[in-house]
Amino acid sequence: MSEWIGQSSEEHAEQIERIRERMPDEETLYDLAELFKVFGDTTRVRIMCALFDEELSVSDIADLLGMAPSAISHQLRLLRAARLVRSRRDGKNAYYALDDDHVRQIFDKGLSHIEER
Amino acid sequence: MSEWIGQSSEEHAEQIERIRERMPDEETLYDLAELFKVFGDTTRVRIMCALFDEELSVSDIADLLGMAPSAISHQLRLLRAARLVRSRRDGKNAYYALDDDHVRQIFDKGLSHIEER
DNA sequence: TCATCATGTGAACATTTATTCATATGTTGA
DNA sequence: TCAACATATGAATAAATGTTCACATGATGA
Repeated sequence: MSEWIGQSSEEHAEQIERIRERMPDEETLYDLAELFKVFGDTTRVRIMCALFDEELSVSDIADLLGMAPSAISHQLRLLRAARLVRSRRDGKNAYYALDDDHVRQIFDKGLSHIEER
Repeated sequence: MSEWIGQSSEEHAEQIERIRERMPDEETLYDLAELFKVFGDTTRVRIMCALFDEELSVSDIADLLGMAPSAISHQLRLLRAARLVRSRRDGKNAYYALDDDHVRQIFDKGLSHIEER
């Protein structure tokens, strides 16, 4: 049980208790981790980046990334489940686009971090 | 090769080429995915959340999360490698804190997304 | 110096996960 | 209806990853 300099054992226990109280509930933390897990894959990052400004079909994305359409489709399913992309069918093609602006915002913050220093 | 309504094959090829040109380089996309991978684990999310407002020792965090100090230490190493937390040694204890404000910003954007709807 | 406590680390194990392959579904034009 | 194409999906395989365990390292106070 570590203590701060000049902090009694009771004060420390109270500090820990305060932190415990202000932590979001487990479900929220789980959902948050699940969301970031979706961002944590190179293929999905590349897909989201391709969709940054315009909608694209599955085969467009597959060509762009040099990957099998099947692999892209699997990943798009995960992105859609996380509500990061939405899809629209037009004839034989399915067009995907970013679902809301959060993706772009999270991307920007992530870029700021890795570009720092 | 899918096409937009009213878009010729050449126009479509040019569109794809424009996207390819404005995509960040592979290294950046890889680093971005690696960064979000660190956010994509419940334990690490809980750790970052605990450190949101104040620094804590390894055993504080272990107590708070009800986990083995060893497990926490392993995860803190990943967080530090990603420059998301920094550490300070004080006697027997090692105190960890968020390294910069990006963590909080990315957290907030993630929360906005999952809380929507 | 030695015992004790806090933290760090390497190996092993179990679980998760991304891609591939084969195949199914759905759509168009003939 | 049938052939051709785009997309979706299930199973299998290989790779990545989180936790545990045992132990090492580092720091304190006696």
